Amino acid sequence: MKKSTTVTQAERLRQAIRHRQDQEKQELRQTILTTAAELFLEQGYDHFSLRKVAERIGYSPTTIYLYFRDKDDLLFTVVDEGFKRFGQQLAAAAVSTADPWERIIALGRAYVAFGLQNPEYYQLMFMQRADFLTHQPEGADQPRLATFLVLQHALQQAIDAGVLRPGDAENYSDVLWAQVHGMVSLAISLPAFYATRIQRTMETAWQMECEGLRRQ
Amino acid sequence: MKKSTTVTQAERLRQAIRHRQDQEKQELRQTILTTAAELFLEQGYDHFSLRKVAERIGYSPTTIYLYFRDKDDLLFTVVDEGFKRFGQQLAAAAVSTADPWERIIALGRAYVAFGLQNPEYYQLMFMQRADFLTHQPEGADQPRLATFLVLQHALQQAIDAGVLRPGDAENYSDVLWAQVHGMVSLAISLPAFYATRIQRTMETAWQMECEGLRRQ
DNA sequence: CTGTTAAAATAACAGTGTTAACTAAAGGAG
DNA sequence: CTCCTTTAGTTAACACTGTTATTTTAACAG
Repeated sequence: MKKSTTVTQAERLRQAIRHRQDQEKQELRQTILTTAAELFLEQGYDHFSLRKVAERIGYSPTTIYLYFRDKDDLLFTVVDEGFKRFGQQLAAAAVSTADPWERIIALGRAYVAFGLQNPEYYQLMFMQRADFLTHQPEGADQPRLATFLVLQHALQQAIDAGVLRPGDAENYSDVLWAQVHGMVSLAISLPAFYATRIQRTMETAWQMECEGLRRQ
Repeated sequence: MKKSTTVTQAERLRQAIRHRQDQEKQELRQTILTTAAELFLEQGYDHFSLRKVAERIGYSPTTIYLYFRDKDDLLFTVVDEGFKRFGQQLAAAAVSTADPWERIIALGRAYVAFGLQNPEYYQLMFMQRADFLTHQPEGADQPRLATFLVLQHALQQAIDAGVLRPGDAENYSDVLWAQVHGMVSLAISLPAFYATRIQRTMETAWQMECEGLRRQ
């Protein structure tokens, strides 16, 4: 009896120790991650380096390799945060209205808004390292690309509701995605595309889509 | 008399020598340039390096600095070739038909075709180093961005001809440019956008533009 | 033949990502 | 408490990168 309780005590201690150690590991990992994100947002993709991250957190450069496979792994984990936020904002837009057509417009606006408000993330996700798009994160079951299926779903709903002309939702989705992605990436790249101009572009694009997609 | 002729002879020789030297300089510059383009197309932006170029042409790395200011300068000069070809193909599409509406469609097709046929160049010009877009080349009088004014001109012509609804050509141009740029860059980035899918996307997009822009 | 000029090469610097080997400290077992 | 094992972290090193200052080399000019 006594022996079995002491054994469980020892086991509990062991477990508690492991728990604390794991927590500490997770904490340092998180510190690396947030510092990396900070540095990336500050200095951009080209001037982002592991050694700078290491210096800022006060560890040797090689320590990072105890928590991330390599630079790409760290960077991808950083950008994963961007994907999450993007997905949340799109999802929020999708439920913001019950009207199928309004939902599509809301999604488009949310897409462009994210791109313009997080240009560094957007650039990394879609322009500099577009391979991240197809790269599936470790734990998750679905590839990052699935984030953008909300648009396709919204289009399917609109088709089913008879709001849009009959057609392939994926096909419609591709067209709209290309439209918003094009607007965002041009706006990010070209200073000429200042706020009011991109705004006008959006309005005209929505109107065109309206004419081209909506059932008359 | 005699003295003056000998003087002119010497001057001629001097000039001839300078001419040959200049030619040799230009030749080596061209060799660097073509080798750089070759290596860039082979290995891509990330694995492109001055030292590899130097090794391939059999000169020391620092020699390149006698012909180009720095890596960016070389790379930009390489990409300039891409801009020229792009401009030519767009110009060719613009004169391929007399019909204003057909011209717009032809420009769109030419744009996408260039992007899909020269993905490395397109990626460098618009995705990895979009700053090149606004960067004006040394000798030229107009910035590289002017390459894409042909689309705006075509739209203005179509508006003037009464083929399109009255509106701002720049605004229309922005929408169409974003559409084709979005299609190309998504197609380049995502293996999922295989040839037939991008083809379908284009057709639907043209149709939408047709409905949205054309005068009914 | 000598002095000048320009091209090219060497050496070096300050960075980069990454790997192998080593140190030090903490946990577990006797 | 001591010995052993594990492991987090560091140091040293490698193979690169772009770039600058210095030095060699060779061709031309007088």
